[in-house]
Amino acid sequence: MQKPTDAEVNVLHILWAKGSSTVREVNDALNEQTPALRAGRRNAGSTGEVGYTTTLKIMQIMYEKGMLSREEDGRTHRYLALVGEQDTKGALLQNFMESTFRGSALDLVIQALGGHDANQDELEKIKALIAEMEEKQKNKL
Amino acid sequence: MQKPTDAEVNVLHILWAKGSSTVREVNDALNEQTPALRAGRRNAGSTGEVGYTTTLKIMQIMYEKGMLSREEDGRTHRYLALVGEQDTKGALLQNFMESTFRGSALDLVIQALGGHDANQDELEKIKALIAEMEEKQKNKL
DNA sequence: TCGGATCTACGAATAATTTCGTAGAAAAAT
DNA sequence: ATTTTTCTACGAAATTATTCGTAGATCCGA
Repeated sequence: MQKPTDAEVNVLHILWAKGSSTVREVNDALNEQTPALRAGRRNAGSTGEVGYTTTLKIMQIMYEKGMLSREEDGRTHRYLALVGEQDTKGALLQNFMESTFRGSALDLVIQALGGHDANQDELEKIKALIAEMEEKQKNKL
Repeated sequence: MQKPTDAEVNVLHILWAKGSSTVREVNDALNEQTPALRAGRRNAGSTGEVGYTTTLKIMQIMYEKGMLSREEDGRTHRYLALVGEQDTKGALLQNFMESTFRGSALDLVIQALGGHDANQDELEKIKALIAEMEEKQKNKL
């Protein structure tokens, strides 16, 4: 799996959430997001908005890479993510875990839970997940 | 906190593990690592090793940024990480979680545990962590 | 002492990614 | 019918990160 860049991940999130979309729709969605999510961009001095042709270009590149499909819809194109949400996030996580936590999922989880004051609801869900995994382990033996 | 780049994180890992080190020591350590950890580098056509002056340059930049301190030791310099391991990993994680999981620690943990076939030992440790967090919650009420 | 090895410093080459300007076609609005 | 808006396509500028070459100083061994 070809690892998407930051700008590409932003586009993918939109497409995963909204399904098939035009460049205009994706660009609008990007600009509706909180500025925090748009941060890290390289046009320090500007309106703070992502330009339309910027989004267009990113999506064209993604299309060329085979990350998106597209179909003509009148004069415009509708794009669709060809890479799965789980797969992609998993690959990105793997990559991040490797470089930042030297591959230790445990360290990462500890950091993720520890640094952030999880609420009870979250903890319950994680407990359920662990129970499920233990079940799976047992069945495997 | 200023977010370290990939190359910088690699250097930090060495310094966190070995403490105060010279450029030579860091460079050697980088080249002893499995190629996988060195991956993502941009010199496709080369020996596969990180050049000495490359490491030097990175560390000089980190020093200028205030990420490392250094002291003269004869003709060479000994560098020391000024940024903490937990803090830095936490910040990187925060950043990654935001961009890839839209801020959901739960989703991230699920993906981390789910995608990787945790062993019983790991699960136990996580369970202990969760118990600990619940304890903390209770005491807070 | 001479020559090679090793260090720092520095600047520029190389790369990867993102942003933007411009052009031309088609559609919509006036 | 003319103007304005909205598309795509494309290429190049800008930005950031990484790699490398070279120069000058110092050390160390033969």
